[in-house]
Amino acid sequence: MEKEPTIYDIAKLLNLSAATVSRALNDHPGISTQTKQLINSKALELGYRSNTFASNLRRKETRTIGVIVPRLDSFFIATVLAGMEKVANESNYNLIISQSLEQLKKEMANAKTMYNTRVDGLLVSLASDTDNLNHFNTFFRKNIPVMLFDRVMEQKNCTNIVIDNFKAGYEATTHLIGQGCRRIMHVTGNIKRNVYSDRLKGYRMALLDHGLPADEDLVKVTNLTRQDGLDAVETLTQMTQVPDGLFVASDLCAASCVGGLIKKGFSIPQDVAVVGFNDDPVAQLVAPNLSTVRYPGQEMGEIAAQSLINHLNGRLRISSTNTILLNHELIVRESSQRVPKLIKT
Amino acid sequence: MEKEPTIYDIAKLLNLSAATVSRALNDHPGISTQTKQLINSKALELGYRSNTFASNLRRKETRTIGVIVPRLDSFFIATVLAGMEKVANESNYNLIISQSLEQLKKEMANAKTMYNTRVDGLLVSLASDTDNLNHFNTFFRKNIPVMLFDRVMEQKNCTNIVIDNFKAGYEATTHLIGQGCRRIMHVTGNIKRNVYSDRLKGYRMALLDHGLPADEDLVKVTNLTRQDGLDAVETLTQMTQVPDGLFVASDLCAASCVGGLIKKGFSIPQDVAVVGFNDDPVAQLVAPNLSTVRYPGQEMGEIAAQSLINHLNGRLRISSTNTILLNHELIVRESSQRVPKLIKT
DNA sequence: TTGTAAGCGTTATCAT
DNA sequence: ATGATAACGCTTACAA
Repeated sequence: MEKEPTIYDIAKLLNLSAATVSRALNDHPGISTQTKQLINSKALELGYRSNTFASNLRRKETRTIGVIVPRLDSFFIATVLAGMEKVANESNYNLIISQSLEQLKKEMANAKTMYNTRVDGLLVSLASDTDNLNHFNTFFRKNIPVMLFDRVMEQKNCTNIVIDNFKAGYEATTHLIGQGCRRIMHVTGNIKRNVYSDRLKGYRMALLDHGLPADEDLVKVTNLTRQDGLDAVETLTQMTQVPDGLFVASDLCAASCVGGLIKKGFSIPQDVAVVGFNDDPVAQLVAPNLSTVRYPGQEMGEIAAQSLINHLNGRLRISSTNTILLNHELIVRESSQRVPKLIKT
Repeated sequence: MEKEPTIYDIAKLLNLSAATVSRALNDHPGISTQTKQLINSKALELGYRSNTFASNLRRKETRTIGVIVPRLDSFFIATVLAGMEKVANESNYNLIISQSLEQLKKEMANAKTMYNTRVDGLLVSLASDTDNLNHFNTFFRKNIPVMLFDRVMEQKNCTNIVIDNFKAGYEATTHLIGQGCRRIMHVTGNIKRNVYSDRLKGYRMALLDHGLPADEDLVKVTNLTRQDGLDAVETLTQMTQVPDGLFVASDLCAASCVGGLIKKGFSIPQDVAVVGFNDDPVAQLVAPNLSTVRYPGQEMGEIAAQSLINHLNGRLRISSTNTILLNHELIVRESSQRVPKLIKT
């Protein structure tokens, strides 16, 4: 390992002080353009790279953002991370990513690691069984910003970045009702999480508003896996009054339901109209194409990262925007469209 | 921001030297168990956390691994990252992840950032148009280990972690031939990349070995998007001699092909038997279920990270294992199974 | 516009 | 078994 050149080396070679070199490299206004050029070219020549540790040690900031997600192997999460990475990169921040695997315990461990790594801020989507934010107290105490996205929890210390899951659930259900469904089943995830409980509330409110009974047997709380989808179909088909609509809180699971229903001889959307959630790529790959709620993952990631960075730069007071609400969109495709669409000419 | 306690604070409070405290916290053998306990409990009491920058500055290592991937919003990549994250976390390494968006230019920029961040090592899956590794020369020169996974390039400086794409392509094609296919189309990605060129070679070799003609019109190089799948179907159906087999180098695209074919009235696998690649979740969500090649993403991530960490710890000489080959597995499902499987009793 | 010098928190080396 | 001290490379008052 050859020796790394430092600002002292550059300084010595140019008969300048290290301070001047440091300033020049940081584009400090009070350094003449001439010496700046001189220093920059010499730096290039030596293959100089700034030592982040020395710099961080001195500055007491890390330019690193911690991200904790429930899992990495989900398309939605990947999209969010892509957005975060893009923004962070543009602003010269690094991302440190870890997954909680849906467990509070692991989430606590991750938070601790992030704390010790001294991240400048934290972006978190909560594990499915997290029911308090005490493990972020160390951050709150030090005023290190923590922002929650997608799976959030109301808390005065945190900015939340979400879509209006209640409204989305309401719209999806209302759409099914509009297609003539009178008995709509809802398959969802752990209702500790806002994303699921809010969609459920929206579903219930829609039923209520349209004078449909709220049969509790029609609500199935699961882990939204492929198997859960097949199980839900089993439940559905064995009901005395078979549902004619199905609202599933995730596309992967919804796709699985569609497969199961078709295998059992149901036709979709005639017998059962189905709406999923997320607009996962799978929605357009299954037949019939899945109606769903589009969920701007990339944008959510970008906004989360940008908000955090703005906050770190003091450009935005966190308290002024405690919740950022992104738009969603109901996408009606074949799986729920009983009246054929008009064909464009 | 309250002041962070340092080893000096602990030292002063216990009437010890900072050196002793440092050693105790690092579990140095030459410190009495008694003082170690004393120091540890005091550290806990003060909420002390080690300052990584000071430590890194002194030690000249970062315990950070850089990862460059073509894109984050792919299920396969997400799986790989999950594996890497797991291993890195267990060994107290941090991951810094960035995406090249399939562009050499962005990959170069990422490499530069990683270099300036002084990552201890690099894990890279190449962008689709990368045709040389010159942008990693800075790493090679400093003997910073660079490992390539999945999309690799032969190079004496790098360890490669791959599956046998040639064999996988050969097996997939041979399977189709075994199902009676005589005219097999192959839809693949940029053949600059080993993953695609090797699968193509395997495809060709299989045709050759079974005495089938290698019609170049049957090979379609695309970006493997959903649209590319539909386009491929268009090409296929307009051929004078319509193919009876289809081998697609990615499940997402394959699923799209299946959808397109069915829409055009083909039955699968009777008219066209289809095999995809990757065992993406979509493979089991489309009807008919997609035959595919299982590709151990999580495992690949774990092995890549572990190998790199082993190398960094001097536990493994990089030159001794220049290529790590992981197992793959042809999964036969409905989309290519013409003879019905025997039913287990 | 540039220089001087102190200090960020650790760890390694040499002493004791 | 513990202590004193000098780096590590950078930034930033303060001075010139």
